[in-house]
Amino acid sequence: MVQERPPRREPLTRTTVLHAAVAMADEAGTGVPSMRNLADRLGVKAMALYHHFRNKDVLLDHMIDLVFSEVELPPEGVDWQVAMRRRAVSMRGALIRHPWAIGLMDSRTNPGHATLRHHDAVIGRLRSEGFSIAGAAHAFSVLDSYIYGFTLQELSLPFESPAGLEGVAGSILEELPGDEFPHLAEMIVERGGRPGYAYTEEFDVGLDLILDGLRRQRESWP
Amino acid sequence: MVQERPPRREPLTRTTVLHAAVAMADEAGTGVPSMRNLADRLGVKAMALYHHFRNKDVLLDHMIDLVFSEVELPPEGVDWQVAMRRRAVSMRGALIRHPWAIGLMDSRTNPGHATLRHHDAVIGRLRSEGFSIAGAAHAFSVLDSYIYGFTLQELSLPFESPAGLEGVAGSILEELPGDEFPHLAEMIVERGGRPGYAYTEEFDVGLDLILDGLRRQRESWP
DNA sequence: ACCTGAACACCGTTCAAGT
DNA sequence: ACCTGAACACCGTTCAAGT
Repeated sequence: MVQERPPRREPLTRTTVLHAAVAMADEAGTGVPSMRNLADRLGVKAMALYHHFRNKDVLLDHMIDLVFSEVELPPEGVDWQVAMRRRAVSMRGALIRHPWAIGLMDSRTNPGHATLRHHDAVIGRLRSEGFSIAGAAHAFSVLDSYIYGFTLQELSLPFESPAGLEGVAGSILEELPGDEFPHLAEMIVERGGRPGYAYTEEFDVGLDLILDGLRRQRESWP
Repeated sequence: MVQERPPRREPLTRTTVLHAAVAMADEAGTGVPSMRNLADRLGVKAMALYHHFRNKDVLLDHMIDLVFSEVELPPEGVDWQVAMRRRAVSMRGALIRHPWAIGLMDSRTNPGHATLRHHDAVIGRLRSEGFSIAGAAHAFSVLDSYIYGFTLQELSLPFESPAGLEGVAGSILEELPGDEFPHLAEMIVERGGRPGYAYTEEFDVGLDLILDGLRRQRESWP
């Protein structure tokens, strides 16, 4: 009795695998899928994936690069501070849409093409606006540090960020020896229960402070 | 024939387990040990650990709290900007000494005692220097975002931070289509090969910019 | 009170083999 | 060219049992 062949899928491609991996990670909200679960979703055995990516680490490299490919480059035809703000807001958006990405950042070692183009565009725009090489390096460093750090805290909701105190206001206040941490308690009470977009407000405050500082210092860097 | 008893260790305590976990994580440089490897190191089977920590997640919570316990609180008797700088430098130091910690930040949900005391002290100091509640929240948010983000980039050496370009100057320049990313190439050439303490310099530049911005804005926040 | 053996349901990855 | 079976060396965690 001849066994009928299972319906033959389209053969996998790098791109199919990559997009499925990103989609699964986004859905899970936190953490990247296992090779075995990813394979299941693609109707294939885990080992098939190794035909397209040498190992999981290079898959992760490509996932990160895909996140960077979604970030808006500094737009032309507007003031440089506006351009930098737009880039920063877009970057935060991408990191929030793909909450698994920021945790991977500190273990990636091979920047992809979209990542390089992104960096090149930001540096290029700063240089064309009168920032020296050192100045552009400083500006890039402080902006990206702020964006990554803010998002890192935003994603670890319950606390960690004053803007996020609402989330745990209740539960923390209960356990908190109110008189041991009076300033924390006060801040939770005063700023608790604010609407969710408080994060965006808070992000803008710091971003404006930094952009203003960069404007002041721009000429001072050799 | 009576089997001789194996030499009986001191019984484990929460503290022994916790310190061994941190030590192993520090040595590994990256990533936290598995429960099984941690148990081996303590001369015990993995399941014994669950007698002291309900699961790995609460062990991780305590490890993070231990990192915070090493961070200097804003010192008394100095200008507030100096105090904030000392706290920031100390925080970066702790995160660099325990490079596994920053990657855990975005998945922790239960701040420990040392963490709460740290936050309370920072907020308290800002309040006593004339920052309003909103102002203290803004200051805390922008400072911690910067510290975390800078360290995150510093720990993902090869690139990601302009200050870290040296690390890969060579290898990247080779593969890089030099004319596709001219500004990146220029920055790598000009700033490549700088000594390792360049990170500390870079950290200070951004920190000063932010502290100066906070001084200017202090009165403006309701 | 403190620890363990055995088991369960997972991982990433290799290698030789199948179509 | 593309995929798989079987295997290896791992994970975290449970449960009932041992001393």
